Order: sequence, then structure tokens, then C-alpha cells
Amino acid sequence: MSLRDHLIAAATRLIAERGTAGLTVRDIARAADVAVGVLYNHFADKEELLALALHEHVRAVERRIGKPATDGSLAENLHAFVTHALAVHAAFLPAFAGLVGQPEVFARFEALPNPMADGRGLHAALAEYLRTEQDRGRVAADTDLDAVATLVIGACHELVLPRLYRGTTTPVEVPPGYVESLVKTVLNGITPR
Amino acid sequence: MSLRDHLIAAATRLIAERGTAGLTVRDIARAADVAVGVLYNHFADKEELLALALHEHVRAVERRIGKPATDGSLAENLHAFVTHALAVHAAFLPAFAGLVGQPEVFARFEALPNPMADGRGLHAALAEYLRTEQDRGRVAADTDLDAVATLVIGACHELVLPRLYRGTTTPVEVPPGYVESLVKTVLNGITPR
DNA sequence: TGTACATCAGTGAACGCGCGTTCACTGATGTAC
DNA sequence: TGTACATCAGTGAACGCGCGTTCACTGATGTAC
Repeated sequence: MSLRDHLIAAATRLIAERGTAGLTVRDIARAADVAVGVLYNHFADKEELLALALHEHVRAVERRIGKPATDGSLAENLHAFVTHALAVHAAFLPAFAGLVGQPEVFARFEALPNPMADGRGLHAALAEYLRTEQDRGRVAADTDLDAVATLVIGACHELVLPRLYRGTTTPVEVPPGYVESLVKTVLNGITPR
Repeated sequence: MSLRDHLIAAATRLIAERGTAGLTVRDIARAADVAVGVLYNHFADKEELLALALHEHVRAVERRIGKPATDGSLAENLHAFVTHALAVHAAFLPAFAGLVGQPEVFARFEALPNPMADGRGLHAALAEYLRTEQDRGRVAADTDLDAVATLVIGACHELVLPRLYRGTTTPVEVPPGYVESLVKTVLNGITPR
């Protein structure tokens, strides 16, 4: 592995462990076991390295978590998707939240070849999946798929976000049956029948 | 108005204008038209002032935006609630997002007498409203109200959050009919009937 | 009323610190003869 | 093989900067006589 890749890997590991908030070039150099100056032999500045490490982090998370199953019942598939999206958000949010106020890093990240970034990819993936279900007739024809995706992905945000403010680092724990409740609500709505 | 209140007001105004990210004591002193040292005559440190200003910001937003109407049809009320929650989130998120990585400010903020903070208040308010509708029979008896609130409030997060990463400062704009789609989805679900 | 002094909120230059970044230096490696 | 030199990735002390915080000082105000 080239030293350049080693540096990206070290930064990626730090992002995965504690997010981007408060991450310094000295932290990265220490994690990579090199002198700080070496970073500037391989990257224009800290932001370039961060953008590359973010990209790698996203790809690593996708590799680790995989894709939700789509071969069960609609309820089963939605359940799998929500569980999947929760895990992805738990890994992504600390990485992206630290970039608030530094839009340049985010802009450079977005400029990279960049599938499935920042959670919008999840949004699109869910909408796409729902489209196939709609074609098969398991989702009502007049459903606004984008709205459904916003509700479901948003719920995942909602479950992960408060932990960020409190600096909690323990894994996300969702009460048993909670995902089932979300799925059931999306399937049936709230109108009495 | 006491100088102390003047300082809180200046900090609150800055938070409303550009959020907490990158906000310095010199910024606040300049906005209040005083010397920096004066802050430390009235507050223990920057974090105490920030927590108080956040509190004031939250109360000011609530005062300005008011409460959503609950005297229409279920669909109308939900529409009003979503519109309300979007406006509140647009004002709250830049204020809170800048605190990621500094959980101490958030902890001090939470320790203040603190109705409706950080969006969890919205969650509770929606669940409470839905409870009254459930009692009136306009919401199905077996609905998990907490799950509904998570979906709806989460959707608001989802619509506001991407703007933060990009540093966008223009007002939130939701496509026409989008709120209607969200409400309709929550009311009817996605199962064909 | 006038004068001398005490008080104290407000001032802003200065401090210590950590940050991103630089650059003169090191020392391992390759090359010429 | 041995020796002298060139190269250049890696080093880390040092730089400039902005931050939160401090504290000797200012000057307006109140008080005593």
C-alpha cells in the first residue's frame, strides 16, 4: 500500500471511530505513525485529505453493511431497509455532522466519483425499490414514492441525530418493535378503516 | 435592558443569522458593541453565554412562529403541523448543528428551564396532538403515535439537513404539493386498497 | 458648592494554546567511476 | 568492491494565525467633608 493510501486509511479509521468534529492533522499523522509534514507531500491541504477519507469511509460502510434484501414481502423488505438505513446513518452522521460550517470539504467530497453519498443515495435507493413494488402492484399506484422515502429516511435521521448533540458514542439502540411500528405506519397509514 | 441581557440578545441574533458554527466571543462582543472582556463580567465562559443565547433563540422562534392550528380536519391539522415543524427546524438546525463535538454547551442548554428544545418538543407535541385525535376516533386506535411523530418530524429533518452541509443560507423551499404528499402518505399508507 | 478620594463596570492589549502549514534538514537509497 | 556524490521522501521544530480568557488600567460616578 502506498504511503498516500496509508494516510487516507488512517484518516478513514479516525473518521469511523470518532467522526470529523475536532479531527486535526496531528491526529491523523499520529494515527498513521508519520510526521505531520508528510501529509503535505501527498495532499494539497487537510481538506483534500478529509474529502478523500470521507469518500473512503462511505465506501467502507457500504461494503461492510451491504444492501438490504428485496426478496421478501413488502413489510419484510421495508423492515430490512429501515434497519439498513439506521446502521448507515449511525456511521455517516458523525462523519458529516463535523463538516457543518466547512462547506468546502463537503463540496470537494461531492466532486469525487461518488455513489450513494450523504444519505441522499439511500433516499434514491428506497424510491427506486418502491418503484419496482409499485410496478408489481404491492404499493398503491397513487403513492408519492419520494414522499415515502423522505418519511422513512427522515425517521432514521430522527433516531440517530439526538445522540450527536449529546456526544454519545455507544451504538444506536432502537427499542424492540420500533422498526416494526414504523413499517406498519407506512404500510397502513393512520386513518381508521 | 441590562448589559447582561443585551449580550444575550446580541448572541441570540448572531445565532439566528448564521448559527453557532464558528461563532467567536469577538463576534459577539462586536455585535453587542462592547469590549470582549465584558462578557466575562457577566458569564463564567463562552459556553454559558451560548447556552443562554440558544435558549433565548428557541423561545424567540417559538414566539415568532407560534403553534400550528388544531381546529381543522385531520389532514389540515397535519399539514399545518408539518409546515410549522419545517419552519422551526430551519431555524433550529443551524443553531444546534454547530454544537456537534461540544456536548458541554448542549448539556448546559438542556439544564436550563427548557420547554420544547432541540426538536424533541415538536416530537412530543405531535404525539400529544395525535393522541387527542385518536381519542376522537379520527386516528386508528392501533396506531403507534410515537412512530408517526418520528416519521413526520424526521421528514422535516430530511428536508432541512442537506442545506446545512452545503452552507446554504437561503430560506428552505419545499416543492409545491410536497407537504400534501407527506400528509397523504401518513394518512393512507402505501398499501393498495 | 468645591475638592479629594473610593469604587467599580468597562476596556482592549496581551497571554497561552492549538491549529494548519512550511521548510531547512536528515538519512536512506541509487549512481558513477 | 569501495568511495564520493546526488537525490528526494520523510522529519519535526517553527511560523503565523485565531481562538478563549485574563488583568492592569481607565474614567465615569458616588461619597465625605
